[in-house]
Amino acid sequence: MSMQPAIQNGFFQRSTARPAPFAAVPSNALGGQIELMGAPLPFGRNEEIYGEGEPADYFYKVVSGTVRTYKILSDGRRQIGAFCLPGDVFGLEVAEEHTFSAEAITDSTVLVIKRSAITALAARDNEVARELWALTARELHRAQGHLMLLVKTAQERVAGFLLEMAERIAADNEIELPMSRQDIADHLGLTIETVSRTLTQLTTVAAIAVPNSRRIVLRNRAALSRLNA
Amino acid sequence: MSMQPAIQNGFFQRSTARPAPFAAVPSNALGGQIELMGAPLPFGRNEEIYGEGEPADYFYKVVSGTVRTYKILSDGRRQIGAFCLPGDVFGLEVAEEHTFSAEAITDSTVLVIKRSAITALAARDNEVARELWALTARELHRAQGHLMLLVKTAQERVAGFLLEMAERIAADNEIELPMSRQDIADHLGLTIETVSRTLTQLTTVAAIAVPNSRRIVLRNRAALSRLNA
DNA sequence: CGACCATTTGATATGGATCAAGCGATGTGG
DNA sequence: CCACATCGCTTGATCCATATCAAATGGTCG
Repeated sequence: MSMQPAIQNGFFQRSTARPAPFAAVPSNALGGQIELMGAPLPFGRNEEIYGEGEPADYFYKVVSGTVRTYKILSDGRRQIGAFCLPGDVFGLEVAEEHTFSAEAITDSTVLVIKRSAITALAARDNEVARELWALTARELHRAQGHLMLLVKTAQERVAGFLLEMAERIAADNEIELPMSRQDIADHLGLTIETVSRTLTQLTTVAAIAVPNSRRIVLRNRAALSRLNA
Repeated sequence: MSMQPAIQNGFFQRSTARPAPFAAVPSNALGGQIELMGAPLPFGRNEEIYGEGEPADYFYKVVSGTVRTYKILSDGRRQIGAFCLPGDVFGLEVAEEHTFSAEAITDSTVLVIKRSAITALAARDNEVARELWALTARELHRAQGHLMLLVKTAQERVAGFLLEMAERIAADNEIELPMSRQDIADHLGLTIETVSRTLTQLTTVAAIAVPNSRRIVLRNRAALSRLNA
């Protein structure tokens, strides 16, 4: 997760005659130069950023706050695909349409970047192209991990979720959750009652503490990891 | 799914001075020129192609047969991530290691392509780079669809699975399944008993017919789609 | 024919969903 | 400043879909 210094290609510079090896260069393209192309936009709590099926004309990067991507099934159930934290890129599609909807969970600032600008740049700069690929691959990897969670028991899902969030936002074993129980439930394919009961169980066995509902203290990561199967 | 004619860039030709728009060109790079780079290898039924955690030095493309990618959880449960049919590319990683294992389900022929060759080519040819991106994005899209399946009921999962397989291999509403009930169960996060019972139910309501265990006839796609939520 | 393996079917158990209160924060108006 | 409404969360009671355990059936191959 350590940040590499931004690659100092000029903004519109073409790739050089002898290109760097495609896969070997740690890159920060969308984290470096390219964000100059985007405009930071504020979104209020629960505000929609884009809807499923809308044209994917923009890519997005969270500057501050938290975003959820989700789908609504025909019977009204909601499945949250991802929680996007500062630094995360979302809405990255090859297809013409967004496959999920996106909403701000908390008041958020999101960098909005014109897709055509990126893809045009990628056509010229193989470093940018590699970065697009890497970002998509990272998202694939995350989706695969999520998929593995969804075949587990409630305890395993919640433990896995907490460990993941801890990696992403923990300050010293303490997690400040930006999302509600309902969001967690819809992410893990559980009900809020089950999420709540599971947190209580984990508290009972001293794996965690819950000083208040949005704050979780990891007291025994080994125990959580064990549950994580 | 219709095949575009292979792009006729010379094998080692660099991208031209004025590159085509990155995202707009339908491409067949890994389906066209590049497969000349790979060697077709035969794998027997249940033979391992690669293991989770092994170095991802090769990409793979199914020529004939069927491949499963999977992970084994610590308690022995197996989760099948994907069934790969002829034409499908698998093992496409940005990271250095495979995140799943892969095995031939039936006797199969698989094109094995050196990763370094592709990524080196992609560094020079933005068309190849775009194709790598597109393939990964397609895989992401598939994983997201699978993820949505896993939060549904058994009937919905099985119906969704049958519809997906029908799209991929159906000849005239009849599916010849290359995989066992156990494979299906491990793909859908169910037990073989539940898969079997669900198929029986679907037969009872005349949505499908099962002339023999490996052959499924779709008798009422509308009913299946309705179940698919 | 008989052994083996995959699949189906049957009986029972159980984890998580559902239905239904209660509880504790937070905020609002009197 | 307090009463009360609201909202998010927890806890409790019951139900149900799917897992588990067990047996029967069927198809395949020596």
